[in-house]
Amino acid sequence: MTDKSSDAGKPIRTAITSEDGIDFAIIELFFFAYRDFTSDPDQILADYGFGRAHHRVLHFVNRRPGLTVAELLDVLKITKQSLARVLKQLIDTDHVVQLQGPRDRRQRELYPTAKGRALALALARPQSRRIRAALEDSGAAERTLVERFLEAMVNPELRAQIDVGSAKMSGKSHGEH
Amino acid sequence: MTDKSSDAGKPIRTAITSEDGIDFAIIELFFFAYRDFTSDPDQILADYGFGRAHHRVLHFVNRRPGLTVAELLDVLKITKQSLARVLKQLIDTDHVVQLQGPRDRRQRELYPTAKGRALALALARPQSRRIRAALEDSGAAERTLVERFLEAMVNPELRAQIDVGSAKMSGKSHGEH
DNA sequence: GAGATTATGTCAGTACTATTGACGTAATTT
DNA sequence: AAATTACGTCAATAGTACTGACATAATCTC
Repeated sequence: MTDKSSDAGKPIRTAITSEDGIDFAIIELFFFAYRDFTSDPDQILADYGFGRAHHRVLHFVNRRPGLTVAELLDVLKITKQSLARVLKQLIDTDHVVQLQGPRDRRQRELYPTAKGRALALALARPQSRRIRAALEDSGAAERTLVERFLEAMVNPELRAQIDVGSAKMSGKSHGEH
Repeated sequence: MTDKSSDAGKPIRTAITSEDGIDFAIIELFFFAYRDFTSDPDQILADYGFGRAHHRVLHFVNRRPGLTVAELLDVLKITKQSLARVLKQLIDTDHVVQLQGPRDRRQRELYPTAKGRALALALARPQSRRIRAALEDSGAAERTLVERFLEAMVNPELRAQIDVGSAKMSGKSHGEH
């Protein structure tokens, strides 16, 4: 700002760079990578009249069968009103079933059906293929490094919910790290 | 339960695993990581009445000052109708200015103002901090590995648009397609 | 047992981002 | 002169999210 008041609306012609110590490279790569990563299942979902929200629900119901509605809301960090529409559609189309909780009959445990399991796999397949391709020349060490990086990008409070190892959340002590 | 025809809607009680050769660990980590990564700027954007779309436009206008509307549409992969509202708001609030293209007067070159530059930096700061924290114990080699992984996750056709290195896209040496 | 709390469902209204399709205008190309 | 291109805009629709309010049944607490 060499001028005082007149350059408020002046165009800046120089590109922003890593000057300010900001990691634009990874910020941008993350955007492109995630966009393309989600575009694969989006194609399939369109055939069912589903969207990404359905994918996420289906994913977690398959990863943690028997989780309750409240647990699902907590994992997804959305409101029950947002979940309602999506979950209802998945139930109506026989991808997910609800069972009354055995201990607490107010709870609804969510389980995939064979149909829901199959769709979850179909949606995950191209994503997994993409990951495999991206890691194709890499060994186990590189893979672990990518996993650690992604995990470290998650808010610390939420890391407990994730379990890279075995997808079992039923209160097991699976100490991988 | 062990019926054949009637178990179409039966609950599957076992968790999906990496059995089928599907990389659920990274699929899930990518979801959580990206969600939290975008949540940082979302907080700031809310103060301006902006959303993520504004962030993306602001980001690329700062990264490639002088890019045209068509180029921006191509990078973002959205329609001009989607861009219109967002871009108009950024222009109306003096974050972005349009200049008539020097060679082709139909074109509108987009530039950030000082205000737009400042906001772009403010939005990128927490994201960059998060990345730095995630890589804190890592060296340059690990950083490069993460960059390579993310780049490999992007659709090959689009990798040309990205430039990890220096963020300079100023040379309009691009073939027009 | 009465009352409070919890788990879930649902209705209504709103916001943001995206889409397709159509049409208009000015500038450039053929 | 005609066609094409770059951009802008109007209208309608979809998908995902939000807040707030209210209902019901089950469980917990005193």
